[in-house]
Amino acid sequence: MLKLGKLTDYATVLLAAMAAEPERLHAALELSGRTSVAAPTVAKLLKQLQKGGLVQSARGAHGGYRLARAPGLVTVADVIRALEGPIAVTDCAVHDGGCAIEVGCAARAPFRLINAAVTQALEAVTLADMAASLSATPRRPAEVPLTEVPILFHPANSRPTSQVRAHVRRR
Amino acid sequence: MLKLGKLTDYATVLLAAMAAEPERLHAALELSGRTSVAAPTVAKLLKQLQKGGLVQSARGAHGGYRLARAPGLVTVADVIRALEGPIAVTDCAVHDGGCAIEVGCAARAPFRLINAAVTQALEAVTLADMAASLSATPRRPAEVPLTEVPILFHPANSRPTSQVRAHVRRR
DNA sequence: CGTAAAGAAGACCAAAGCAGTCCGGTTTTC
DNA sequence: GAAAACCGGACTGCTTTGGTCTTCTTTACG
Repeated sequence: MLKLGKLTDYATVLLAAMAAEPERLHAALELSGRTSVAAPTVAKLLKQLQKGGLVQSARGAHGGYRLARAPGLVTVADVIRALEGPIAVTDCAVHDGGCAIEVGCAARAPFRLINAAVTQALEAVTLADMAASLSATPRRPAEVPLTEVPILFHPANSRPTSQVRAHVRRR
Repeated sequence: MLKLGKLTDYATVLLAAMAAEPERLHAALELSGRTSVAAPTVAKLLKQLQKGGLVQSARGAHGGYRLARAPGLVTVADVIRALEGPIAVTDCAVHDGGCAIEVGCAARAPFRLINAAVTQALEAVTLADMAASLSATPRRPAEVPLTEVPILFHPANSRPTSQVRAHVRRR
């Protein structure tokens, strides 16, 4: 499984929809209509995303939400962190202590490695990529042309978002 | 969080412990003692791992469990699959249909990409790596020397376990 | 200045998944 | 035949998650 929550999934869809028109204000209800996500859920999610600093809100009539940063600077990892907290494949991969085994645990170091790699993968995809894949020529899913994305893995550097980027090649 | 269950974590620890002596039979109770995982839980996990084909069992007195494959051929991804089913960051990343959005969903293709990358990372670490890191010179966690592991990302090839391997460099 | 359109905040609930335990049965060794 | 193991479940309590509802505040516009 290793699943992330549905809400996180929805949030990504919402943000991707917003990324198509980054400047405009998007009302929660309008986004609900465009994405088929239930209205109360959209409202809840956008509030959480605002708390997480990913979107800005404008209150009152003709209010709505807008991306706080350019689509290319918002990664999937950011979305997950805003909704589910820090990315941690296992508890011991992030915060020390609390584990009975801890010292001499064979799995600890490898899990940290894995956690870094997973984080890396999540930081490599931005809303801009999603917005682009939306307007691309529709194709059968199986041949969606995202291929051969070399990911440089560098656990020491935990925030390589801007330098190390996935190159999404489409033919 | 993107967390995997505690049981999966425990299972990895158990298997790593077994990987230290791959030939020997390990009784559930004995493994419990060595890993500080509660005995009934160990029993439950080993049963599931057997069903998943990761360990072989020998019944009767002096019975126990043994790795079904060489430690270098068992990856963390295998463990997760045995206990939690297929690796799927989101539902739509794996099985088609059932999603209201589906067609024209901006998040779908990128999530597949991410899912492949995550799988890749999980396939890159084997029990042998863990057993090695266990017997390595103990160091402060912060400077655990797992660094610079280039991961070749190739979604088309979903089972690159044996070719593409993480190079765990230690100084 | 009043009304309508929006977001803010949080309480609330139902359902599902997860962790953990326990039991009775079977197989093998000594 | 008794003890040491694994086998196959059932079962339960708990936490998390998804989703809805209500009430309040803010702003635009006629």
